[in-house]
This record gives sequence, structure tokens and C-alpha cells, in this order.
Amino acid sequence: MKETKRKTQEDKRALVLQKALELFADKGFHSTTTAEIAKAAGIAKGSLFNYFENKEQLLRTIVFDTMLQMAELIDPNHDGVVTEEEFFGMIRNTFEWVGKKREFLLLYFSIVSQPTVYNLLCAELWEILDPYLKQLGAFFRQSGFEDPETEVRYFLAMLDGMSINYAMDPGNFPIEKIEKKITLYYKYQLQEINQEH
Amino acid sequence: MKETKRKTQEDKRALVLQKALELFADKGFHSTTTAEIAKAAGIAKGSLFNYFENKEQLLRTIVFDTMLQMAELIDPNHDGVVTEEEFFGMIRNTFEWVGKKREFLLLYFSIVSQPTVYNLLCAELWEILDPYLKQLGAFFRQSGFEDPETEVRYFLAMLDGMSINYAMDPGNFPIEKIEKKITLYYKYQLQEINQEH
Amino acid sequence: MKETKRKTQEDKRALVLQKALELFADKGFHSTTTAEIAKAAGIAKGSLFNYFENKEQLLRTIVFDTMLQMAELIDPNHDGVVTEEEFFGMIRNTFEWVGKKREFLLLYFSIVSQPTVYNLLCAELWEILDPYLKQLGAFFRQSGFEDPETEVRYFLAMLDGMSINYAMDPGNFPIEKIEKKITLYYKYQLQEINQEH
Amino acid sequence: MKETKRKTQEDKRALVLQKALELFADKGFHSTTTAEIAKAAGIAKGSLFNYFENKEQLLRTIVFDTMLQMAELIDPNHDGVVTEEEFFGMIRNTFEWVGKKREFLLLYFSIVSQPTVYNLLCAELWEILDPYLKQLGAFFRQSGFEDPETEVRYFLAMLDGMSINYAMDPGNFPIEKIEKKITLYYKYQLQEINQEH
DNA sequence: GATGAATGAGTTTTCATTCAT
DNA sequence: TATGAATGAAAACTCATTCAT
Repeated sequence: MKETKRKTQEDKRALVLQKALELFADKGFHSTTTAEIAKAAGIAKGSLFNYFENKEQLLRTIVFDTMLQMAELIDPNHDGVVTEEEFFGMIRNTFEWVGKKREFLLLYFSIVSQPTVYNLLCAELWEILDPYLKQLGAFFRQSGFEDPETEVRYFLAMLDGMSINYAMDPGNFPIEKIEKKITLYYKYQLQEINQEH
Repeated sequence: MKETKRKTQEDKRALVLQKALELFADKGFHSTTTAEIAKAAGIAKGSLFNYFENKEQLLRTIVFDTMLQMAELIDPNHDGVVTEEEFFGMIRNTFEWVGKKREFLLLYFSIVSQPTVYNLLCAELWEILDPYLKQLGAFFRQSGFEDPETEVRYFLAMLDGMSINYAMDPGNFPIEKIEKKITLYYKYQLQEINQEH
Repeated sequence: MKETKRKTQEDKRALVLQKALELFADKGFHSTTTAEIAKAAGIAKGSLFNYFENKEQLLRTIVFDTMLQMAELIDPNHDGVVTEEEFFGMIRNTFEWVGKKREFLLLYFSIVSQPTVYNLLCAELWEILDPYLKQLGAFFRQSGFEDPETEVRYFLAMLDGMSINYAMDPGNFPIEKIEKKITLYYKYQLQEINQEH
Repeated sequence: MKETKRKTQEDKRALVLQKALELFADKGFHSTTTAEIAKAAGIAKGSLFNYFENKEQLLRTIVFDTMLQMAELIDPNHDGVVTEEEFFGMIRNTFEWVGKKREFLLLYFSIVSQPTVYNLLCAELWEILDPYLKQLGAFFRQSGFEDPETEVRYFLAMLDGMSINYAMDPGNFPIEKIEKKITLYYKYQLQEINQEH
């Protein structure tokens, strides 16, 4: 009995998160009212605040929950090391994820492009991402890239660029072709490096 | 006399645009109040509405003015054709512009990542950009790229990715190294294609 | 079994009254939430309304219960007459009570200083107090005071003044010295009157 | 022209203060809504916040403005010394003021009887009152009172008691007779002290 | 044209109370 | 009887915009 109740509770909470994400992604955080979110989730205005302390906490929950999911993509087996296979798997996973999480991407970019909002989340975001960036750097270094730090930056920036362009125009952006292009690019780079030695 | 006055008027208007851009970039459009903008520009709250019909028009003015400037970078001599030299000049100009227009970039990305805001500007934005994209496509086609449409998308997405990463973290993002990397990449591509024939 | 249960019930109710008084005294009636009271009393939010119809009834219960206790001080043996001994005993008891019921005093004064709240309780309060005031008036008259009605008002107002000052600053207000002062004042008055005759 | 405008502004502000005081005194601070105050003052809901930063600041303004007025009563010529004549003048002024400021008194007692509200104002209140209390203490000491500190506390507590009783029941409380009683009491005390020497 | 006080719709959030379990 | 999730009315406060001066 109680089990069922808790289940329902959690379902409701998840529904609020989902609807909030959709609305935030569509209209932006500030232009979405808590009343709208509540209505979309089929609950009363006041009930929203039984689930989340306030609107900002709701945002944080969405962002961190999803960031943690995403972080998994980079080093799925948690061994702290990224192999070549895992690297290409990561590209694969990232593009797959981008295809599924369009809404989150929009929200994410709308946040990071507003410094005063970004700064609220910045520290915690980096805490999540930092270890993975280091592993990525280590991978590029071991693989023999000349300037692995720059390569990490370039790689991530490129993924950001693809993500935002896909998120903005999912119907027309040729996401699969671009994934192939990037995969080939790195395959080629690694091959070149191997030939040098 | 009148000349001077008009000059002052226009200076004020330009100052409002500048200060509004700074504030929008920092706090986001919605979190910036018209009162703040007026104060930053040294005019009265009510005077703002002598220069701009409303807050949204102010935003549009900023965006379109700057987009037009940016469009210049792609085909500076307006001949409708992009030569190889112009292409690399464009990369150069773009990175230079990114370095100077960090604030606009933040604003731009915060807008495009909010569909309901983006849709308001979308049509006009594409009207500005479309001819240039076509020229870019034509350039890639003429240069022998296999899939010029995808190449345009890839190229622009990559620039977006670099721009947003630089805008978010201008102190650490290795913008010059990355510019070089991209330039080399296209130099290499063009060279490869030429060798094939 | 049932006995024990009822006991527990009543204990809980008493605990709610006690905790509510503490919170009302500290933060005021309106700034104290029913949730806080419930938590302080170790019961669920909803359970509060099993004990008391609503928040206002809870307040009324606290006030009238305590007022009835206080009324006892004036005429402890219920014989409707106040002797000289009882009068000084009353002063003694009042000061003792003030020392113990600081929280109630704060609540009481916060209520009576809000006419629209006071008016809700006014009639019932006077019903409780009126007989005692009459007896006090009778005592002053019998003792030969010139203007016994004014003396009653003066006496009670003075006690109010002492009470509120003690309640506001219990650490520093010299309550014992002041009790002695007032006792001496009335001893002196009664002595003077007796000498006159 | 501008002069007239500023005048009107200040009149409005004063009207808001007046109406707010009336409402706070009648219903208490928390039970009075800003909308009610605005309506009572004949302005729009939002306009209230052009005059006062927030509801709390409005309260503070009322309290401190009036407290400063009241402080004047104690040492009107600001010489830092209270003579016997000034002392009796002070009693006179205080009672006169009590008669005029019933509303403020209710507000004042409703504030001081709510510790969490009182603490907000406490420090500043004491800053205003402290010098006067010291002068009053000095007066009692110079006049030969045995325990001047206790006398100050007693005197002020008594005035508080009279004030609150009058404020609660202005129609029936025999304020003039009581003023006379207190004046006589201190006349008598001073006379007694003089006879001792 | 410039000003800034006035406006009121709109926003987040609170909380006493209800009621299904 | 006890619970605590759900409710929605109401509150403080914000802010783009207007308009009289």
C-alpha cells in the first residue's frame, strides 16, 4: 500500500521534472512560470513546492540529474581510463544521447550563455565534469596527440557546436553524417600518429 | 547646432544599445530590467522608450545590427562569390570577431537556445544569413568537397562550438591554437582534394 | 488500556498548547505556522486539527486557560472578598506568576495591542476578569482609598507595565526590587489612611 | 512647479505612513496587507514600493520617526541634563503625547511583545533611547533617590503600563487622574528626600 | 525630447486546512 | 486516530510601460 503511494509520489515528481524540462527548453527558465509547470504536470500550483523547494532548485535538479547521466557516457566502466575503443564508443554514445536529449541541450545552452545563471551552477558542474575531462586529456596524451589539452578543448567545443545546431534544427541538421565525419577524423588522426612511429 | 544635437541623440542611442548588450549578455534578457539599462546608459527610465519602442525591439535591434556586421565577414566584397583566399580570410575574421564580440555571442546563444524566443527572430535571421550560406556551399562544392551541404553545417557548427566555449571561458579557451587547428584542417582538406585530381 | 490512551491523548494536547504558546510568544501568532507547532509537539501537521478546530481556537484555548489560572491569583479562596492579607498575597502571587509565565505575557500583550484581534477575545476576557476587578475595587473602597475605581485602574496598569517590561527583558529588569517597591507603596498608603482616622 | 510636485510626493508619502500606522495599530503588522495600505492611501498597489523599499522598511520608518519625536519629550532643550522642572514637564508631555498617539502605542506594544519582530528594531531603538535613559538616571541620582537605576525602570514601566491601558481602552481609562497621581507621587518623593536632609 | 512617478498585471511562494489512506 | 500530500486563496513584490509635466 505504502509502496504504491511512494511510487505515485515519485512518478509525480518525475513528471514535474519532465514537464519543467520541456517548458524550460521551449521558453527558457525565466519565461516559464511555476504555474505553467504545475498545470502541465497536472498538479496544483502550490503542490509544486511540496516536491521542490523553489524554482531554482527544480532547475538544479534537472541539470545535475541529467549531467550525471551524461557523465556516464564518457567513462562507463568507471575505471578512470579511456581506451581507444571507449573513446569511439563515447562519440557514439554522445551522439545518441544528443538525439534523445534535445530538450536538455537547449536548456543547458541557455543556461551556460547567461553568466549570472551559469555561475550559480558552475562550480557543481565542473565538479562533475572535471574527472572526465582529465581522463580525456590522458587518452589524447597516451595516444600521442601533440597538444592534448587543446585537443580536449577542441573536441568538446566541436561536440557542443554539433549539439546546439542539432538541438536548434533537429529536422535538418545531418547529425548522422556529422557523427561519421568526426569519427573518421579521429580514426584518421590516430592512424597518422601510429604511422609516424 | 541641430547637427550636434542629432549627434548626441545618436550617441545616446548607441550607448543604450551597448549597455543593453552588456547587461543582456551578463544576466540574460529577462533578468535585465529596462530601469537597469537606462541607468547604465545614464538616461531616465522613461527616456528609453523614446529610443526604442519596447524592450523586445531593443533586443531585435541589437541582434540584427550585429548580425549584419557579422555577415560582412563572409563575403566582404559583396560579389556573391567566395574564393579560397576569402574563405581563409573569413575564418580569420570570424575568430577576430569572436574575440571582440564575446558579449554578443553570449546573448546570441541564449536566444537561439530558447525556441520561443528564437522563433521570433528566426525568419529574419535566416534572411540575413541565407545568401552567405549558399555562397559557402558553392565554395565547398567548387572546391570539390564530396558533400558540400554537410560541410557547411559542420563548418558553422564547429565555429559555433568554438565561439560559445570561448565566450564562456575567454581566459582559458586556447582560441588562437584552435583557429590554427581549423585553418590547417581546411588547408589540408583542400590539398588532399587537389592531389586526388 | 483506554485510560492510558486517553492520558496520552491529553498529554499530547497539553504539549501542543505548550509548544504553541512558546512559538506564539517568540514569533507572534501570525508568523507561527501550524506546521511548526505540530513539529515542535512531535505530531503530524494534520493531527493538529484533531485536537483543535483551527489555529484561532488553539489561540483562544491558550489564552482562556491561562487567564483562568491567573484569575485564581486574585481571589484564591473564591469567597468573593479580598482581605488586606489576600491583597498583598495577590501582589506576591502575581509577581511569581509573571516570573513563570513570561511567554504568556508576551502573547497576551501582542494580542491586546491589536484591536481587531483583541475584540475577538475581549468579551470573554472581561467576563473572566470582571468579578475580580469588582472585588479589587471593593477592597480599595473598604480600605478607605479616595478614588477606588481609579486606584484599580492604576494598580492593574502598573502591574501590566511591570509585566511587559520584565517579559521583554527578563535578564535585566529588577523584578524583585520592583515588587518590594510596590508592596511598600501600598503598605504605606494603607498606613497613611489608617493614621488619618 | 517642481516644488509643488515634490510637495505632493511628500504629502502622499506622509499619507501612506499615516494610513499604514492606522492599519498596523488596528490589525497588527502581519494582518495588514500592502494592498490595503495602498488602497487606504489612495494609490496603486505597486506605488507603495516607490515610497518604501518594502513592508518592513515602512514599519521601521513609522517606528523610528515617531520614536525620535518622542525622545524629544524627555530632554527638549538637548542640554543633556534633566532638571526637576523638566522632569515634571516630561511627565506632562508624555501623557499629552500618549493621548495623541494612541495608534502608535498599540503598534509599539504589538512590536515589542513579539521578540522576533522586536529584535529587528531593538538595536536601533536602544540607540535612540539610551542617552535619555542615562539622563533620567542622572536626574534620579542627583535628586537623592536611593536606587536610581531601579527608579528609572520603575518609572518607565509605569508609563508603559498607563500607555497600553489607555491605548486599549481610551474611552474609560482615567488618564488625567492617573497623570495627577503619578505627578503627586514624584512631588511627594522629592519632598520627602529634601526633608530627610 | 526628457523625466520619473504611477500603474496593475503577473510572478513566486506560503500556509491553513482538507481528506484519502 | 494519525498521517502527510494536495490544495488554492492570498501575500509581497517586480517591472515594462505610460503620461503629465
